[in-house]
Amino acid sequence: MSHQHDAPGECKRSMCPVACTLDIIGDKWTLLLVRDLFAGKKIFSEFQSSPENIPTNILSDRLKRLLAHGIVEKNAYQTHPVRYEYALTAKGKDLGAVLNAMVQWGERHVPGSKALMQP
Amino acid sequence: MSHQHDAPGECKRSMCPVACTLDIIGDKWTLLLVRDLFAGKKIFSEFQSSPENIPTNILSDRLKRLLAHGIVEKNAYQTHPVRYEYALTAKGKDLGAVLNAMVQWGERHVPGSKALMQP
DNA sequence: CCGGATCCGGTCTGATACTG
DNA sequence: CAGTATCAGACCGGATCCGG
Repeated sequence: MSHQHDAPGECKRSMCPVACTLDIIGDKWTLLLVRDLFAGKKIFSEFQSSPENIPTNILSDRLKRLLAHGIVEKNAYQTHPVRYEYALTAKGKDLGAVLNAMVQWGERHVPGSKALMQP
Repeated sequence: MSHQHDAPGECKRSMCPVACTLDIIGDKWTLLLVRDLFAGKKIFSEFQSSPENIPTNILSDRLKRLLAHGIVEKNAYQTHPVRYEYALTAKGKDLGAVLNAMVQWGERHVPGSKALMQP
């Protein structure tokens, strides 16, 4: 799908850590996947079944991107046909702090949102 | 520009606080503006002069969106012609935690990013 | 079925030009 | 200076199709 190679380990827009981070996770779906991974989801269909209804092509693309950035890793849990499960790396788990900050902000400032996480 | 009314105070995709928060700040530019506001920038041209080179139409749009969500407020610092300066509300200042988490993640995991903030 | 890949219309982005 | 206008091209998201 996307042809940008987000060379993992490089800042695209500036040296600012905020900009660098946003270049990697600054979109509507990526952190939702990280949230799901923290919640124990592992496989494609589990991500797909989240209430936000991510389209399959976007899901596929975001998983690849997270892989390329070393935020998740995948391993086959079954051969023939091959099936993969995804898990957060240490780098990915460190995003828990960002997620927590968002949870707190959302719970405080967006009416009608309720706690769902325990990273 | 955009015709979506992001009804401020409502979740669009799900009840999850992460999704709610991402619906508001989940794009490449919004949090960069919040960062600039924390750094003391107040007016249009100051935001424009940040190293990421935000296009003027996007800048204009994001400021409106932040205004609509009560994250920033503007007041005229000059009449004739009217000029506005922007400032974070309490709700906006609460995003500092998200920003800090991103700074820490970026500094730790993205080579070549250096601290620039002190919210 | 499950995990995608492909196709396609519509929306949004971003470079630039322009206006008060 | 603080935006608005324009426009091509990138990207999103829905639907559909396909290999195992």
